[in-house]
Amino acid sequence: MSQFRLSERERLVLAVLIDHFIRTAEPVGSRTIATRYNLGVSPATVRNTLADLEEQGLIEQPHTSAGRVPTDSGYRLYIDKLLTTRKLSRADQQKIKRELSIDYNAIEEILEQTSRVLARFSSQLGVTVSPKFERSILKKVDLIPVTDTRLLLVITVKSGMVRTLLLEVDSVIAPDVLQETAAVLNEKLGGLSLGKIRRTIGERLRDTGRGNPQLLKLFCENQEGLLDDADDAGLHTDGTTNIVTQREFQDPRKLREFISLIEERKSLIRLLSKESVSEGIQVTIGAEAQLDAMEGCAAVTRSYTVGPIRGTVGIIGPTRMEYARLMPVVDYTARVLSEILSR
Amino acid sequence: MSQFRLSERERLVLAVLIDHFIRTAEPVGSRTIATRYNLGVSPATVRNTLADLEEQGLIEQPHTSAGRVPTDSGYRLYIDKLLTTRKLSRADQQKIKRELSIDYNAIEEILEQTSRVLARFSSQLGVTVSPKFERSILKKVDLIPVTDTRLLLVITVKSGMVRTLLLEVDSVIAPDVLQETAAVLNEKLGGLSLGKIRRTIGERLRDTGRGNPQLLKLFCENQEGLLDDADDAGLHTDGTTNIVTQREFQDPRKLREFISLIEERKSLIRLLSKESVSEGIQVTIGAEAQLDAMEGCAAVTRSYTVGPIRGTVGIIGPTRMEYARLMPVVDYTARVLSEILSR
DNA sequence: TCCTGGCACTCTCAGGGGCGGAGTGCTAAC
DNA sequence: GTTAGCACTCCGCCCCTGAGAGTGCCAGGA
Repeated sequence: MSQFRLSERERLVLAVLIDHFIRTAEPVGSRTIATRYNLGVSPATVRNTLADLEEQGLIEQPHTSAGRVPTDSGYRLYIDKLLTTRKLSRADQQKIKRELSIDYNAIEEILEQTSRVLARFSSQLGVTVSPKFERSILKKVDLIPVTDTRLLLVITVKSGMVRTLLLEVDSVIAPDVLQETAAVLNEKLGGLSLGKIRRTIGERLRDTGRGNPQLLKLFCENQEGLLDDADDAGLHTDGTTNIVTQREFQDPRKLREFISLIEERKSLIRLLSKESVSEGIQVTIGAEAQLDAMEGCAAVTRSYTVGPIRGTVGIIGPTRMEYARLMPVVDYTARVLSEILSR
Repeated sequence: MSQFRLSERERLVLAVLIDHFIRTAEPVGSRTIATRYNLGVSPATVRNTLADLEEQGLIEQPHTSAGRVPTDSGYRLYIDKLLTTRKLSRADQQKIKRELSIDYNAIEEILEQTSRVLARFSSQLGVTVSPKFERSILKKVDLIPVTDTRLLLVITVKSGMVRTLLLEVDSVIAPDVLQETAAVLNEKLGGLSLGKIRRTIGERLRDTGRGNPQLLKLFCENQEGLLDDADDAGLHTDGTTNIVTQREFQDPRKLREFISLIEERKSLIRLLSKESVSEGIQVTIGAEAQLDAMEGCAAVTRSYTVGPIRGTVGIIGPTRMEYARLMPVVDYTARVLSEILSR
């Protein structure tokens, strides 16, 4: 990753440049760096350093006779090596904790609130993704008649979370058959992870000899919808308004592209879920996301856990964002969320 | 409402002006009206007519020496009296029907898809609001244990729709007590409308003598959350990207305001639900919505029904939208939706 | 009385030229 | 290795101008 060999001065200049650029959004010139941050050297010296940094692809000029601006690699290096994050103040910690602790019933409501908090604290887009059920263990299923030909399937998993689904059947099913079918399902599938069930349901429900065959078949056929994490379910975003006003999104094409990313949900979920593989806080910069719409944008994410399963929270905004302040915010929020969800 | 006494020519000129403005988004001049739509009179005559219309507040000039632009009252009159809607072509009808008929399980998925279809067909914002449960009749409630201290409440109503809610209790409740409590609830509340239940639940559950008192109390206390239509649940929007690119939203302040309206949900739901009171297609123009964010915007809405209860579908965009084409689209979509949901 | 052609007037918008400011790269001296 | 100085480049802003669009009004004609 970091094949860069930078002198002490180069590191310092780069750090100062990015700090200043994050604050002002203006290309930064040698004079500014030299005088305002008293490095003890003259602008001319800084100019030489800047030329070196540019040669390494860490910064660039929007045009001759403008100052320099960080490139994606520049940000990458900055975040990996140069940045010192500011600790979150006690006051902010308490504020976040308090806002997340309002008593909600469903997990989705908590996540909704979490994305709101993230958006508010960061002035960026706040995002949360529900935990992936894939690895959670099936505790039991219930089948509840709704109308003659419609019934509600309730899937309960170990960590105490629930997913419900309406099923449509062709003919009336007697209550005792329904119960027996549920019993069969529980017997055959209980204790397995949803992922495993999804992959092996065909064999497992073959030749059960009991229960309603049509219903069991329906269950097999719809396994994806039933057990997979729904495509667009579970993504919560808040703070789109914060994005609209950012300088970086003045260009309507760019803005449109970004809003489209939010609205489409699918690729955004993929982007965020990918991150949840690893521990700790993650920053994805521009092209690293392999999404056109993320060009010029960065995502700061962290996974949270509910028992054995995990989801993701984070923020998305222009690459020019206050990492030093925001990384701790996301980090702390994810921790608090895990804590709340596991009680 | 329509206190206007317009001559035949005034009506004609206004209609032509609005038609043309909707297509071009440019202020319309007397010359354009007179020649391009061969009215058989000279531009000078049209100018006199325009002056009259302006005096009545139906049109206005952005600045001297620009053409005229319709005002909100102008649009109002146009929609109420002058507009002849184009019938929806068979092809479009089939297209809409086909896209809505994809087999979904939950009603929310159908509504999601509906807003997508509306957005696509209109190139505006497509919106749907779930049916208000207020007037629907409670069929039964089920209580399903999830963990020791958590249970799932399933509310089934007459039309075959379901609402679920997680409840948190302090202590373990035995299965038979749970069943008895559910029985009490069904006995006392079954057959009543959710609205009635919400208003009278206190008395109805007093001194039951059976069931778990804690649970019954919890039920009473949370009646709003349980039975009321959740504040932000049930609103689906699609096509925000369509909005971003519209001329009318070039101004970032305006755009921000509008996006904020979408994201906040609350006032948008209120706006849309208000419409569902009356039958048929509704157009709400600008200030009529009594929302700042709706300034310069219009909503075309229509209610759909699921048995006795109703929700709303529609589109929102700048006042300058193709009413003649879009009103039939919304109208037809609502009809098809009612049809689908009532089978 | 209504319609029309003509005309002076107003306002916007796009384009061009000029100028100041910011920042650079290079060179020569320390 | 560092610095001061200098020539150079490019952007953004302002001002001006001319073209174009559209109006209001007036006087003449059906």
